[in-house]
Parts: sequence; C-alpha cells; structure tokens
Amino acid sequence: MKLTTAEGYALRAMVFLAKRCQEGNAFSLSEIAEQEQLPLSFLEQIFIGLKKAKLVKSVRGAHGGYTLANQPKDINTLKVIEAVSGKSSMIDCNRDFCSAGNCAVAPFLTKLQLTIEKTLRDTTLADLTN
Amino acid sequence: MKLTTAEGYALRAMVFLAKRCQEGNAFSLSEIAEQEQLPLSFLEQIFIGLKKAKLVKSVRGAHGGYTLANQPKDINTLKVIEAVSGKSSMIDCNRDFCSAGNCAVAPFLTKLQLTIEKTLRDTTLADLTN
DNA sequence: TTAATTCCGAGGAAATGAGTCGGAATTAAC
DNA sequence: GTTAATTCCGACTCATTTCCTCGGAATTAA
Repeated sequence: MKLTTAEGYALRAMVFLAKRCQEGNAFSLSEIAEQEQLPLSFLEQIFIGLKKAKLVKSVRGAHGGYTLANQPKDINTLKVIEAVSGKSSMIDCNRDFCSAGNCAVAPFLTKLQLTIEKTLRDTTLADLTN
Repeated sequence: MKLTTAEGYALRAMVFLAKRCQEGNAFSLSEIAEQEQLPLSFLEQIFIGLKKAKLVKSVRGAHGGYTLANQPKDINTLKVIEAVSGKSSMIDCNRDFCSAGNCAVAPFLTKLQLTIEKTLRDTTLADLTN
C-alpha cells in the first residue's frame, strides 16, 4: 500500500507547476526534470496521462511546455494519481466466492478506500504549495 | 495503492478464525483453505508471518492447527497487514533531494499514511465478524 | 508406525514497476 | 527552409515484486 514512483513524480511535478504557473506560462519537461531531478523520458509518459486527464495543457514545438489546466485549488491529488495510474480499487478480487457477498473483508476495504479517496480529494495542489 | 492478495488472504483467514475460535480451539490450514477457497501452500507462508507476529498460536502435529492468540477485539487489521508485508511506508523515496526536506509532497504523504493506519488500527477482527 | 499437520528454504512463473529508445509531429527562431 | 526544441507515441527492456509451488524436515495424535 504505497504510492508508485510515477504517482509521486506526478505530484511533485504538478506542485512545481502550481508554484510557478501563476499567469498560465508553460514550463518544458526538461526544465521540470532538471529542477526536480526526475528522469525526463519517464516524465514524458507521465505527462501524457496528465494531459489526457485534462489536468495540464500542452504547448507543442520549440519553447513549448506544459501549464496547469486549472487553478491549483481546483486540482486535487486524487485526480493526479488517477490520471497516472487509472482508477484503482483496493479490492481486485473478482472471484465468485467474494463477489457473491461471502467475503467478510470486502465491505471494510471499500470503506477504507473511500476514506483514502476523500483525503486525497480534499487535498488540492494549493494545499501543497505552502 | 491496493492490498496485496496475501494481505487479503490473511484478513480473510483471521476473520474465519475470529468467527470460530471462541474457545481457543485450533483449525488446520487445510480446513481454512478449503472453506475460504485459498491456496494451501501459500496460506502456510502467510501463517508463518502471522505466527512470528504473535497474532496466532500454532499446535503442531496431527490434529494441530492455528488459533487466535488474542480476542478478536484485541487484534486490529493493521497488525495483520504488517505481519504479512512488514511495516510499509507510503514514501520509499530516499533521495538526498527529498530527505533534505525539499520535497513538497512528503509531509502530505506521511499525513495520509497516518490516516490510513489509524483507520486500520481502529478496525479489529471483531468489527469484521458481524 | 502412520497420517496429519506445522515449519522452513528454495525456487519459479507471471505481473508490475520503472524506466529507455527511436522516431514522428509540431513550432519558434534564425 | 533549416534547425533546434519540444510534445507525442509505441514498443521495448530490465529489475523487482507477487503469488505462488515444491520438497522435505520436525512434530504429534491415533
């Protein structure tokens, strides 16, 4: 039960942008990679996901880069994580035995997941820039 | 961010025992495996961890088995999970850059982890037997 | 003695994680 | 129009982790 490094990188990069994208200016990935000491080509993959999730906008070509698609206070950490890893479920157990309602643990896990998601949803990039 | 199947199996097996070990009677792994439809030899590995963590007691030899080491209300789900997987940290990022306090995300992740651990610690086997 | 069990280490197949690589498409600047 | 900087995209690799299995040793009730 831990964050993947891709999720961690995404959060770090998004916080980086939140701190510096006040007027919608874009930052190139090479700049982010250098400043945050992240591997560039991996960051590319990550930002493709962030773009698809419409959390960032891209400017292609020379002097291009990425900028936040919304205000930091309107981007929560759950969205960032899901953009990178997809919606994940604590319970990937899809056996007949369990999905038939015989599993004593399943309801608890859903509750746990909701708790986690609420915490993530309530924490925005703005909360992380202070 | 999901439970490993070993962690899930452990919880399921422990709930099984919580429901039936009222008088400290032991159940063999083959019985648990059959009733809960879990792979036996994998369960063996898992229970070695549970035993080391002193969450269960074992009775060796024929007609042996496992029984809970404490009352269900005194065994919380965090202990079960840690017995199987060890203490895990949301943040395994040990780079100089981050551990020097430059990481904007780290404090949030520790807070998140504490939240999760509290939920797990507050949920005992007794809560899962109803 | 036998059968049922816990205990233990080794190993193995599959999935996942954590990237890299090569190149295509786009665009500003020269 | 060429070049350099960038986003975009798919495929690929390599290491680690997960999810087990296997063989056998130790223990013990019957």
